[in-house]
Amino acid sequence: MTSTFAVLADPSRREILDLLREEERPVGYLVQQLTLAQPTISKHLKVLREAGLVEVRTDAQKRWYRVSPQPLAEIDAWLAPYRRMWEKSLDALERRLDEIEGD
Amino acid sequence: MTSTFAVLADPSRREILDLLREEERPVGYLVQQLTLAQPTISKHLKVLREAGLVEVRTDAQKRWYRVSPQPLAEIDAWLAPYRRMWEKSLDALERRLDEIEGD
DNA sequence: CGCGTATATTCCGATCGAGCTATATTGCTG
DNA sequence: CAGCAATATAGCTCGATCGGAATATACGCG
Repeated sequence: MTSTFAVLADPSRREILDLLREEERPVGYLVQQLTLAQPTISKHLKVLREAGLVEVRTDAQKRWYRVSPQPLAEIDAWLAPYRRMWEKSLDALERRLDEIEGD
Repeated sequence: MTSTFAVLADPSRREILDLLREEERPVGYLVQQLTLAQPTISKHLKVLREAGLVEVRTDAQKRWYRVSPQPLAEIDAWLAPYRRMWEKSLDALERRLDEIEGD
């Protein structure tokens, strides 16, 4: 799990994940969207693969990548015990809004 | 937000946050619990401070640190659009369990 | 004010990681 | 099989960062 945070620490990798969020995409699509050289993107994809954050499907020369969300779920679980710290204030905010609406 | 992930990428810093989760603590307490040298811990605390993940209260020579959760809430928000990806399968698991219970 | 305690800052050495260019691999097509 | 397309790997450089040792700062007390 240590490594999941490290992998997500890089903005290019988060951008790749965002580009894969809706549907699977071939590498060439990512090369188009990002301003990084193709080998750089392939390296990021390798890191994401080894972290279990993406999976690949081979189709002739193309490799279709898609998000594999389990490590994200682990991050979510790590956050869980902290969540009440900000939900408390969110709840307060909601109550305030409810009050205003109730007027 | 980019930096929040980078800050959390370090296991020592996550451990510090975990130690502060329940209640505020002075630096000496962290030095006791962790196996890092005091200056190293002070340096991590500086990084956490500058990322807005902790706040300090001065009390004579002691500095009491506590978690400041807002950056964690931003991480949580970044995760949000991915959340359905694993909640879907969790839901499926729950339905399976409900079926079994229903027998 | 001098000393002890508590914490921060500075200055290393070593390692890691992101990006690039050049090259290798794999698969299709004529 | 030659050649092109799509992607991966290798080798390199530069800058960032972790950790520690030494030192500085801040505060209270006698």
